[in-house]
Amino acid sequence: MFRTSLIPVRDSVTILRQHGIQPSAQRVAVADYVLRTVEHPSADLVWNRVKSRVPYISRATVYNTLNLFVAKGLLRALTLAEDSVVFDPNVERHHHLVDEETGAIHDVPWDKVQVCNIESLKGFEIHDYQVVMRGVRRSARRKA
Amino acid sequence: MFRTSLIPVRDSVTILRQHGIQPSAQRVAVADYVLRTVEHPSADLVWNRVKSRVPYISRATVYNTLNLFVAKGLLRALTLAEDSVVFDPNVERHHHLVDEETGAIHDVPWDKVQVCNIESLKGFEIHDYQVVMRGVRRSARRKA
DNA sequence: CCTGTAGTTAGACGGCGTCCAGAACGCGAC
DNA sequence: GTCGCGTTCTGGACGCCGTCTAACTACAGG
Repeated sequence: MFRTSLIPVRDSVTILRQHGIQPSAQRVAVADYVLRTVEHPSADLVWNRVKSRVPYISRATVYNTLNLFVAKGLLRALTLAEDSVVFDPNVERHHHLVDEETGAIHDVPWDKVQVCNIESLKGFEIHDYQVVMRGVRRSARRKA
Repeated sequence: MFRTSLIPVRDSVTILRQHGIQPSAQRVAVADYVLRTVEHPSADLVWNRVKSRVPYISRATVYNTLNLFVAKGLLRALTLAEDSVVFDPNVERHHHLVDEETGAIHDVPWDKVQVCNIESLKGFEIHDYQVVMRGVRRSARRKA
């Protein structure tokens, strides 16, 4: 499910160190999952995924760790769906597409879409922006 | 009590009727506020604003009413800020700018920003999209 | 070893939104 | 008018999400 331990523990440790994070067992376990997923998981989903490998990890630790990763620039926290914050290991600029049927979030590469005139906004200094799209898979039409 | 009764009750009643909503006193009270605000209020803020004029209105009614208005197309529900859903009486296409200092949300007219190539997305049918910007007021720089 | 600091833990807590069962209301029929 | 019924409203309970707290643990440095 998420990798039976063949590959990446060492990598996660290195990544954490590079970002000035002490690599405890719990943090490595969270990193091993969340830095490699494309699920855009909520915090509780991260907890469940990680628990399947490290059953003794506590919910508070997962929340702490995720917030730490966000603060250190390893993750981005997104507030797109109606229910909860989700995490995205892709920290490059990109857009998002929300599947209205499943709620799944997909990354859209930055250069797939162009935005013009954005600098021209009256009294504001824009630090960040993205296009948020909502739609459904083509030919995956099912009952509403 | 609410409204020294000079202006818009009639308007809200008419709008509700036009959208197939029975105009009860509570619904009119909510409409009088929420259809005219630019605050992008959360549900609880709506409750507080309306309570100041109709003290006996209950929280559940405000939530029900807001959801009804969204279902009937009078409002849009936005999930932009990290804390809660907010409501926007502007149901035309437009973009949003979030003030990172205050959390305030501003509407940005649709034609202020252009988005290109959006139709070209692989297997998806895009129903809706918008640009979400984050920034601060120019020359309103204060301590981070 | 000993000690201190950083990390982890379980549970309590608070806020947001929904659900429920009952009460109140509004409106048409008589 | 008043009766009856469907709609709306109410307040409280509930559940989920995220944070906080206080105690416990692990680990590095001396």
